[in-house]
Amino acid sequence: MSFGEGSPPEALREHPGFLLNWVAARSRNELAARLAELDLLVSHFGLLSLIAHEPGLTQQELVQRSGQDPSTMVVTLDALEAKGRAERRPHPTDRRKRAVYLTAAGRALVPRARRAAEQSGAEVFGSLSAAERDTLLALLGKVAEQG
Amino acid sequence: MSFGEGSPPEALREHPGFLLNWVAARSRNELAARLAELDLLVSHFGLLSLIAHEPGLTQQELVQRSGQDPSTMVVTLDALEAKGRAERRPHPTDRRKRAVYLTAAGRALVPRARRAAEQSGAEVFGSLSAAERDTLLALLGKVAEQG
DNA sequence: TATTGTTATACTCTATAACTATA
DNA sequence: TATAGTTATAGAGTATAACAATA
Repeated sequence: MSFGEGSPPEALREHPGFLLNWVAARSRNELAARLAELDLLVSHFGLLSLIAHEPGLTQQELVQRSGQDPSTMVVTLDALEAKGRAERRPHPTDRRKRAVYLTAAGRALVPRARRAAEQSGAEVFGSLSAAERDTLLALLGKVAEQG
Repeated sequence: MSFGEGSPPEALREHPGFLLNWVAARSRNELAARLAELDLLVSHFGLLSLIAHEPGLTQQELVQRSGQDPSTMVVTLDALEAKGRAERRPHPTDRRKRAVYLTAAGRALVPRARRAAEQSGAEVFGSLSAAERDTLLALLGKVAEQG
C-alpha cells in the first residue's frame, strides 16, 4: 500500500493507525519536496537540527538521540560533510571519537530549512484552525511520550 | 532519521510534521509486528481489506484505489495468491482484465487481521482516552480529506 | 493506437556483520 | 575485553521502462 497520495481508501479510514500513516506520508512527501529546493533530504534535515541544537556531540551520541543506525549515521554525516554543511573534528580526550559540528554554511541552512518545514506544515495542516493544530500536536505528543 | 523507536529528539518536537511521522512510524512498526503473527505484511493487509470491501475489482481498479504502482500490485497479488488468500479470475467481458477475489482462507483472515490492527491501535494510542482518540481521528480525517 | 497486466531492472532507505583503531 | 567509527553487503519497499496480449 503506497501512502499519502490522492485520498485514502474508504475501506481503511476507520483504522486510526492507517489514517495516521496516510497523513504522515503526505506530510513527509510535502516536506521532502520543500527541502529538495534546498538540496536537503528529510533525514539530513533531522540530523542538521540535532547538531545545531547540541554542537560537538559524538557520532554515538547522535545515534542515540536520532535512533539512526550507526552505519547510517556514517553515511548521512559523509553526505553532510561532502556538501560542506557539517564537519567531524577530533574529540579532545578520546581519539576514537569524533565531535560533530556544523560549518557556517550548515548553520546558515538551519533557519531556511526550518522555514521550509513550517511552510510544508502550513500546506498539509492548512485545513485545521490554529486551535485544532494545537490539539493535534498535544495529542501526538501524548502518544509519543509513552514510548 | 529513523523514526518510531525510543522517544523523539527534543530538538524536533516542535514540528508537527516530524512528530506526526514519528508517531506514525511507531504505529506502523506495532501493526507490522502484530500482522507478522498472521504471516501478513502491512501492504498485504491493506490490499486484503480493499478486496474484501469490493470483490471482483480489476487490478487497475485496485491500483487506483490503493495508490500502489501497477508493477507493485502484480507482486503483491502474486504473494497473496501464492499463500492461497486471493485469486485472479478471468474478467467476464474483457480478456485483458483480471477480476480479483478473496479465497475462503483470505476471507477468514480479514477479521483476524482487523482484530490485530485494533490491538496494535490500542497499544499505540493507549495513553489517550476514548474521547481524545475520537478527536485525533477526526482531526486526521480533516487533514486527509483536503488531498 | 490505447489499455491491461507483466517482467526485468534500478533506486532509496535501512540494517547486519565484520573490520580497525583506540580505550 | 569493550567501545567508536567504518566498510561491505544485503534486504525491504518502491518506481521506471519495455513488452505481450487484447481492445
